[in-house]
Amino acid sequence: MSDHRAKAALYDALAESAKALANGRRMELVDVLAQGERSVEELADEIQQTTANTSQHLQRLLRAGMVESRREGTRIYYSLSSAIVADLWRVLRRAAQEHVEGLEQLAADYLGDRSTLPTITRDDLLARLRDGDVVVLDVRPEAEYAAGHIRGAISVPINELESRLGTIPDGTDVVAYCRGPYSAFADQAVRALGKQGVTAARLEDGFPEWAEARLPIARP
Amino acid sequence: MSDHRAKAALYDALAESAKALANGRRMELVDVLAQGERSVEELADEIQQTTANTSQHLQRLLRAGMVESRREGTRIYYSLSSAIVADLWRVLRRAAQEHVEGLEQLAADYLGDRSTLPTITRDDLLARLRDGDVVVLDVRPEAEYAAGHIRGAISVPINELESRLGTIPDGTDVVAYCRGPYSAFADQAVRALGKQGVTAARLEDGFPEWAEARLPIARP
DNA sequence: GTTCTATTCAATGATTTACTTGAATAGAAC
DNA sequence: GTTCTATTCAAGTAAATCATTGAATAGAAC
Repeated sequence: MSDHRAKAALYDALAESAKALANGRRMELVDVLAQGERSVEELADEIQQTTANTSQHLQRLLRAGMVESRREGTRIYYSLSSAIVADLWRVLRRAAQEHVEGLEQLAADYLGDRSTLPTITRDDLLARLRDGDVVVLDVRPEAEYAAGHIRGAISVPINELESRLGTIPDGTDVVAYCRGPYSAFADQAVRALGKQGVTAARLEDGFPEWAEARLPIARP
Repeated sequence: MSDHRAKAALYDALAESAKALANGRRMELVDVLAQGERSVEELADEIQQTTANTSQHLQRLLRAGMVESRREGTRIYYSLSSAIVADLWRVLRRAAQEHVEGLEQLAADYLGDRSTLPTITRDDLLARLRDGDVVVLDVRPEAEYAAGHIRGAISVPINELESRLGTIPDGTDVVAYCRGPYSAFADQAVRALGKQGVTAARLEDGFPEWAEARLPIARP
């Protein structure tokens, strides 16, 4: 093989990692899988696509080594194959945030105006957890809480929030978190809590980032 | 805009960063640009493509915000727009290394068998630089050395190595480095030096990684 | 065995991408 | 002004990608 053909082949292979994530639907899949394993049907529902299409995207990720699968009876569960994939997703997100123009507007279209939404950093939340003067709500679906959550957080899936508003004691400060900076659950929760007069803030990113930073978590 | 359409649009935009790098030629471009700015013609020569094609790839990177350009007379120089892009390239490389199957073989096809090639880590080189018992050769093209290099390294572009073999004092240990783990210059240098009986090793990665780790460098 | 369910496979068409070619442009040198 | 050079633009083609559809498969329940 000639030298420049060999070089091209090598860099083509390196580009495969990027190609695997070079699609909006697969980005969504990785975002969800960063919370824990999921079946094809659940994932299809998350990204609002047919199972056939979702299956094909998953197989693309599988071929690139980004995810693994295991069969359990009739279901097949997919999960990220390593922490590097979550890293990659994080760095891509940061690059897009920095460099893709129009991203902020698109984020606002989906998530609403965040400028008025109280936000708290990981470090601040950590300090307040140590002081014990804050209630932390994990507003992701229950299965994701079960797969791992911020230590001390309680599970209040976003669609149960309304019915459980009463259980939040008066006068406590609340912090809500979900999957990550582009996930809408925590935003919804903070807005809903705010309307009820509860002092609430959104953790600026989600559980995967908290875990990656080696802050205190609880896992099964 | 309906909720799931807005979500899809947001994640499509996030995927743009990945798409920008989802091509072997653009990966090569980023690898070269991580060493410093270059004109279109130089870049075209590096990646063995026509200038028209190279220009188009560069404009794809430009649209994604990954690179910047400036005009100087009749030439246009491109450069990475931020350290995040170099980060992204690094993480992508690591993901590919971990997960893309067949990559090792392709690397061997291009770079030759590295298993017999003495290699040294950044930390080891740092220690030896402090002890002062090693000669460090920057075997990249001179312009890249000029744009920044490991402090204490001397510039010996790979195509001048042969003619300058004599200037290396007997009995000294040599470490050669170049652009990064998938760049061939340092390998060539170490092999050539080895044949001449010089004790030589390849730094496991290149100047950008050394600089990113905040190890001692010299810049103009 | 049949039926049911979750997933994959295979074929199709619309869209995007990559490279090529040759023409257009912008600045420098004359 | 003309000529030269580096780059971009525009048009065309082959290939890859993506969503859709309906059929095939693999295991569970009966």
